[in-house]
Amino acid sequence: MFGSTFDEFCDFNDSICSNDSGFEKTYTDSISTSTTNTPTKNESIDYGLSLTPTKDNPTRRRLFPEEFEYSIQGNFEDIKSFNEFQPHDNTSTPVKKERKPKDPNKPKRKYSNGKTRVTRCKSPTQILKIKRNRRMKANDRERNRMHMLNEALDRLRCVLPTFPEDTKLTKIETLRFAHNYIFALSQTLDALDNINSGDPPSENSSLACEQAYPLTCDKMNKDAFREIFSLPNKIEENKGDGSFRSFQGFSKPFPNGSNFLQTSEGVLINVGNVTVSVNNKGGNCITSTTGSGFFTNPSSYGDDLLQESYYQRPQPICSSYNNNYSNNEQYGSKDYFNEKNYELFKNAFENAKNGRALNNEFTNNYGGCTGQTYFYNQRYDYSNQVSFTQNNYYYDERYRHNIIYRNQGVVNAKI
DNA sequence: TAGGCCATCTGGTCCT
DNA sequence: AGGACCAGATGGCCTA
Repeated sequence: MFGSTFDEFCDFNDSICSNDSGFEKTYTDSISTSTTNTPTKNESIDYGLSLTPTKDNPTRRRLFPEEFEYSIQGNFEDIKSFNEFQPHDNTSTPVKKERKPKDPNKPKRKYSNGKTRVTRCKSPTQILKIKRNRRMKANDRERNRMHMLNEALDRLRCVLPTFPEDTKLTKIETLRFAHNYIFALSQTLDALDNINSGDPPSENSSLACEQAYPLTCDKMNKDAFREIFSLPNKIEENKGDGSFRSFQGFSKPFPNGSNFLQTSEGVLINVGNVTVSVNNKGGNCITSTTGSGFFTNPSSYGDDLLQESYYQRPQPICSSYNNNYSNNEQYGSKDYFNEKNYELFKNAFENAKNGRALNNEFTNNYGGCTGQTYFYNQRYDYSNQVSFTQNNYYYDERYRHNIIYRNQGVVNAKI
């Protein structure tokens, strides 16, 4: 049907395609008369990589199974001709299987050089081919780049506390969640440093040791997770000079006005509507001000058997800010308790408590940048599209936390 | 049906 | 020249 070389493929393109390029379009056009470059609902092509959730598969697709490999590595020798290309390949772009062996008897092309060199004239068709080739390569690179970005996001999702199996955080939710989650843990470590050293929290850390506050624990569910970690902070104050003062992280402090409380059993750190509690005996919690939360078991439940029975308990073991959830049987049921999440939190907080790095399958090699400082309540000012300038963020020394020395061993480990 | 989310294409810019 | 990055445009799918 079509030639086996890329040039022949281009000739085919010339005959049936518009000047716009793209293998998807070309292939789609080759099998239908559709003029759109995106497969329509009835014409969709299954390349073996499900890109969108369907009715049959409501779960948001996982873009990159581990065995997924990109077929395009930059050279057109890799691109299949059409008669070689089959749907269900991992990539939507045709890939050539093997390079055509060179004929040793074929005379080499001769080029002139120096002043006598003659620039080969390119016909409009050849110019179009060249442009089309560049465009297709650029499209492949861009597609590949976005795939890698999505893969990185998927990896990030995998190390965040997960939700029920039928949901998947969107991209923006993933980033917000990760930001808040890391910050919550770094706050926990900050507090633990103070406890272990026996010193009260330093003033410039904005953590003031105050009166006792009841530990709050409850079962975590999907909505609570979203509420806690994924919703953007809406509490902002226009300072009148075009900049914004953001109260992210401290929108709902404890009654004493502080975001930190030390109790006889541990510490509580409030981060926005998230409260992280770390019990001296274990039993660490992440809770929301709505009364939802997640807890890890106290270390006194040391062996596996007791742990198992512990997180199957039908009722929450801790009181909550209010009783909206604590008296609700469903939030105490195992259906709302994900063992995997439990282990994630447990390990993260246990290691946070112990101040040591995790060394397991989730450990990554992303190191902190020594000397850099993290400002957690910075705000992007969309009004003038200038980012990371001090004028556009709420800048306050109290909220300045150097997390580098902590996260290299702990935060980076499991999160 | 509108809106959200997403993948892809595309052209521009910057850098090597 | 070519690659990386970015943002706008477009269209498909799903959900409320």
